Amino acid sequence: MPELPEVETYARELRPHLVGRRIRAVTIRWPGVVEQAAPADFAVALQGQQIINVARRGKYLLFPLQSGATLIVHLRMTGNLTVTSATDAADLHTHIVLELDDGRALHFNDPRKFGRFWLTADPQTVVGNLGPEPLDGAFTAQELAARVRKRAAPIKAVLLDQTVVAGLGNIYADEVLFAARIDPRRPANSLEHGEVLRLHAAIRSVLTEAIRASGSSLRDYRPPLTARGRFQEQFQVFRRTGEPCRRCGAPIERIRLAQRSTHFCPVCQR
DNA sequence: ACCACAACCTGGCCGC
DNA sequence: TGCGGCCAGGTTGTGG
Repeated sequence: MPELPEVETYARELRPHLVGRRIRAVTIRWPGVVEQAAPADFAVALQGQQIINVARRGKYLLFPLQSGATLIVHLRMTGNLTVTSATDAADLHTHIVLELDDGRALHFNDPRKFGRFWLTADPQTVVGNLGPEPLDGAFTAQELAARVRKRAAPIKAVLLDQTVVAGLGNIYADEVLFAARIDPRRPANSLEHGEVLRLHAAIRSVLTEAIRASGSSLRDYRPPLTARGRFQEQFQVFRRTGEPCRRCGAPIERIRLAQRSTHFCPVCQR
């Protein structure tokens, strides 16, 4: 479900509730969530730990702990984290419960069971393959150009590759390509210099605006505190098949690309 | 290096 | 109502 803006919203909203809290107890209701470690070892290592920060890298949430280890969470398609009051019971799809020392709990909820938890001394073993953070000052148009130049695949597929740039998913890849006015089917290495500059600017502006709107709420995503993300109200192409392009009026088209639904304006995006 | 496809899972929606 | 088919914001692995 969540892409960079949604995960960033989670980090910002969870941070004030979790930093400084100690994990009093760990309940694993569906062990498939836990990667790398045996679930029992995971629970034991987590218990009693104080959370010292809530951070984000790409679409991953990172919770550095006092022990020096880091709890890492990926929500995948339908994963969800909620700070609940003590009386809130786990429901059918609550797979992990972390009881906190203030009487509340952090619930991980995921109907599709795709989301994953890691507990590791070295976060690089989990997030080490990610490409640059698109909103970091170090992510320049030159760096994007160097990465895009090496790939012959359609630019949409390349934007979805987390080792190229971290954090774009199906929504924001489509929205970014519309903003840059680039046809999603274009071979990445065919982009001209000016187009790469537009793409770089579009990645940063679309993601920044989406974070400002607390992300996009379609079906499942719901920020922990904010009622809903609002960026879906600003979609230019995503799930607007057949509706008029807001720029030129032509009907938005939908195709299948890289096994994903892809939405674009056939007139504005060349 | 790239692509197609399957797998991981469940639920919502649509048409019949 | 019920059922089959299709779709879904992600990632990983296999095989060609």
